[in-house]
Amino acid sequence: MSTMREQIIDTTSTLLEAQGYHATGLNQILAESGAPKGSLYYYFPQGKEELTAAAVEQSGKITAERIRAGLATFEDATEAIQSFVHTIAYHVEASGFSSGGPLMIVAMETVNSSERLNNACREAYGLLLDAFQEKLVMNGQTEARATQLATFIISAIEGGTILSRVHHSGNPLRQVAEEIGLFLQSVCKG
Amino acid sequence: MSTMREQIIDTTSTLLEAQGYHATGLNQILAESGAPKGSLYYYFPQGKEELTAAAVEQSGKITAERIRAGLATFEDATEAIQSFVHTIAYHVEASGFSSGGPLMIVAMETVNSSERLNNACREAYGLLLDAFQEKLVMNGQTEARATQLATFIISAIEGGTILSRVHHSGNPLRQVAEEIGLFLQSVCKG
DNA sequence: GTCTATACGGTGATAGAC
DNA sequence: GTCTATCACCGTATAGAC
Repeated sequence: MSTMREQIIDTTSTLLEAQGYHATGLNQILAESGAPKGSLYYYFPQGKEELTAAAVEQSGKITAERIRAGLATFEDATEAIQSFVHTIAYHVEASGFSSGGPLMIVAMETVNSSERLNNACREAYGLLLDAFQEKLVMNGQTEARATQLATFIISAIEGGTILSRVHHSGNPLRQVAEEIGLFLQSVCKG
Repeated sequence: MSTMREQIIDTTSTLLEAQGYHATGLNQILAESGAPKGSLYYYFPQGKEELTAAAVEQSGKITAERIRAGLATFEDATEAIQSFVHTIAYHVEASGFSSGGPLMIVAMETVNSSERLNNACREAYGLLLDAFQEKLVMNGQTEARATQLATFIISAIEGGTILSRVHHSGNPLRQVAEEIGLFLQSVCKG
């Protein structure tokens, strides 16, 4: 349908990812997306908050899809997840350390100031968790165990992404990938 | 010395922690610290950036100290670290999910916009890493191995903190604590 | 060292013509 | 659906009296 609406969301995602929520102005979004201010409020009557919620929601779905696709390249969950984290390390470097979509930074910036965005982020993280959890269940873990493992894995990835961005290097994420591999190996044996 | 300067830094740390860098205004810092605007620019001639750098620097030192103190309560590194992460989970809940000092959010918000703050955050993370690394070396790990393990542990904690804040629950961090415990147990055996 | 007043830019948002 | 003009507000920063 309206490609303008999607263009606005995509530009918003990119800017949020690189700058964060409060540093990203509507004017900048308008300028970079080529959209007129009039139509932004036509598509998103509730302004910045609604637009950001849409960006987070879309980002959650896309990221979950990428996780599923990435994990599908190996049958073994340990191999698949370790390899996937290495892929993230590469992408963080390739993107100039902008990395991982708007989710993490929007989540941090808005936990205490917007219930709507907090909910959007919580649901998005839920989608990511499901993607990892499924793979672990397919490899023989119980649902409950897989959920806890997925929480741990996502935590390590998010934290590793922060360190990689701060250090302007994919290495922290690569170290995380190695350790997650070791960990899953020992877990899947036992 | 000047207690006013420290008061300003402390207030800044608290606000940064809860709201982030771009959402925290100088006016708010002044109002809550009781400091006059005139004296803010007297103590921090370079304004917000300098003040934030000071807050991050102080927060790094204090947090590293807390880590050392926390890890000292158990001789065994695995027990010590697992217990410490549980403590963090408790603090995140008790603080109304404000958690962990200004470091993580300032790091995320300013990676691409301020070299000075990026450096301050990198150094602060270095201090935290040292604190974990030492404990692991004391428990028989090689320096290199301990460094990589510490990177992994910090990553998991930072990521777990995000999830705990987003979910308004200490549980994600508690799950991280459990898995880190399992992991270190298997690592320290082999 | 501290206080007040102020400058100037950018913010999100709205109104109304087209 | 789109564009322009304009709004009130808040951000950081500065100047100058005290």
